Amino acid sequence: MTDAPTPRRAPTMRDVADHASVSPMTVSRVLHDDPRVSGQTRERVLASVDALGYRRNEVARNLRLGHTSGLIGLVVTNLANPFYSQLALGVESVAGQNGLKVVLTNTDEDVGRERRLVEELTARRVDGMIVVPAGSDHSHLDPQTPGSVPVVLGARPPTNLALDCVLVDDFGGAREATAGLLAAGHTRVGFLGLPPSVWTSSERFRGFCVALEEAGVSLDERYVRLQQRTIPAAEEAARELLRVRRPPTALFCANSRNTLGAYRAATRLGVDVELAGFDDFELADVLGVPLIVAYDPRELGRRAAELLMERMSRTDTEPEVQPRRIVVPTTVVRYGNATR
Amino acid sequence: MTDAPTPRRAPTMRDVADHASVSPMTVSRVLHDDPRVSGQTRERVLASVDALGYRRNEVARNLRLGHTSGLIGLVVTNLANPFYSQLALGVESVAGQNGLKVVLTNTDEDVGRERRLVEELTARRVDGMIVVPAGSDHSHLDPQTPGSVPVVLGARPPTNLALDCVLVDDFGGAREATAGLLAAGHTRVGFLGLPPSVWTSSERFRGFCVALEEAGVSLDERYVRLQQRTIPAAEEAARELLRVRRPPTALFCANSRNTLGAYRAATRLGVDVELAGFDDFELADVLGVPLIVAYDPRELGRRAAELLMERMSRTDTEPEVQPRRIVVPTTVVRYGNATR
DNA sequence: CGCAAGTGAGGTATCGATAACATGCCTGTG
DNA sequence: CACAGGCATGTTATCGATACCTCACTTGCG
Repeated sequence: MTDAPTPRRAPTMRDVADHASVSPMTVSRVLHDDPRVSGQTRERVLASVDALGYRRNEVARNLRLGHTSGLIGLVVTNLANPFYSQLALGVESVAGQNGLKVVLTNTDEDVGRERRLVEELTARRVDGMIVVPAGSDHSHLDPQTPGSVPVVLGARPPTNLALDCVLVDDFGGAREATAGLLAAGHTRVGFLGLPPSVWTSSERFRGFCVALEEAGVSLDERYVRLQQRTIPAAEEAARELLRVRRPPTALFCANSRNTLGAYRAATRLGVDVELAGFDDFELADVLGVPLIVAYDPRELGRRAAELLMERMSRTDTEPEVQPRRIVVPTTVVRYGNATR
Repeated sequence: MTDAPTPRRAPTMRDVADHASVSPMTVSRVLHDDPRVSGQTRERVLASVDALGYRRNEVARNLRLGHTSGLIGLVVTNLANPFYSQLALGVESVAGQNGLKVVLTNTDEDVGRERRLVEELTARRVDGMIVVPAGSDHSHLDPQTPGSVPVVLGARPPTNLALDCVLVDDFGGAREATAGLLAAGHTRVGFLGLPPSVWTSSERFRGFCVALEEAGVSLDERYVRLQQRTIPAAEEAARELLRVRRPPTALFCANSRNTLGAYRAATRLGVDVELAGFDDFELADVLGVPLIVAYDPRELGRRAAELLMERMSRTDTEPEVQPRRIVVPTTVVRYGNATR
């Protein structure tokens, strides 16, 4: 007497219609609160909907209605990095507020994979995409391509394309923090960073160099290391810097992994070196890293999503809008030493 | 002479067919590498595909082919928590390997929101879902419901439902770490945790209590605080514990926020108290927290996704499989004090 | 009492892609 | 020279939902 053991297939509108002895059209009307349905019929249909556990198939619906999937794609390079998961969080929150869902994908910094993912998301007819591009070839993101969807770039600017993007003030933050070190009297300042082929890294390095220049301090290449992607690598690089003949008395670290590596190296070598670093992280205050360039990656995600929403709502008939570039500001935080 | 200024609408298969002067069917065949198409026609079709920038509409395709969207839903309670972003990472990696994409949603621990999200994802016909349930009412996840999709629960077990789930060994980890503190000679051990209404918290607390019992130490409620969800709250609670008349000489912290709060309180009060905590975190070694219950949230995500893949591939005709419960083990890590 | 306006519900075509079936053409062979 | 058979392509129906049009029946008013 109970239900079938395996009620697998999802009931369709036709099932409901049959069950209520009406046409599918009437079911559709009831579900749309169309006033042209009699109260009695409405009741009967709703009862059937309930009895069968019917749920409208959004896929079919969207196909029929025009091309809107209610999904936006998010393509990031490395989800393991808290920066990107925070960014995803920001995107999700704005998308959610707008009734959209986020399809999350990870490229692992692989340009080929990125290309494929963008392709697939487009084929899936997402309503828009936020992409943190892995490389500097952005040809697959060209908004001129026929079936393309609105795209906003995150954290890195477009190359040769008219795309919106949201950036961090990498240059300004690095410059200000470096200036802070110089103002404290340091003249031998080292730099730990990522390869400058990554745009953000290059900007941070540029900020560092400009700060030196403005202070009349010349850049010493022996104090520069640009290849550390992991904490252990950063620690090793910092060790090397701290063991040259006249070692730097301060280090600017271009991201949190380099900061942590430098902190470990300094702690383990028992060397007194002042640190400044890009990216805030939990416990920065406890460790007593004096200068941290802080910003909110969630804000980056939110702004990117907002920009995308705006692009998406724009109809083709409206005048073309110039691509916009939003720069999220950074704050230099001065943490006292927790141990006093 | 150049392309139209706004080449908006995505070209359809019919457009390609017209452009190549063939029927849509032929285009479909070419796209499927069907050998029954002459080389010449194939060339022509491919040229048209290229010329128009055609991309197959996956939505329409999936609708026609049967009910598989190539998407799986991920519903978590709080993406801001690194635990869940790591979990998401694990899910994404396994999904990606299986050609699936992940729709990421956040409930903010709101049961109503969770209900709605599950509903929407189902309506969207995701192929499966991984859910970290916010509350203990799981009625909306009942696999008996007609149109429901396979569900795997993450981090928390199902209530009254036959659902697969992947858990952390909360009990075992807490017990082992607490036992470690007791073995080191502590008899006054405090507990900092979350409200026991959350399953994981209650399990960790249970592990703590069992360890005490096994060591013949009686539980002192004055040493227990179960309401701290943030680092500041945890710090405050720890301060209180450390200022009672005969304060605990060791603290077991049920998650990383409590551990960090306790660490801060201890540092700032200048009190010497031994810490043990659930959840590993960056710098735990540097801080010298002696005992950390570590596990990999990504592994949790991976296992959950694997379980889901298995469920999804199961056809209705195969015999029913008992719901499975996978427990991801924890490791108690002993960090020496970094400063020696 | 007759006809127009109004009301509730069904029929058909469509979104884009595709499986199953159907058709037309060319070649080979008795 | 006619017809069987294979090969390349076109037609039709379908997935689930819905916009638009049509139709049957009721009601109102002159």
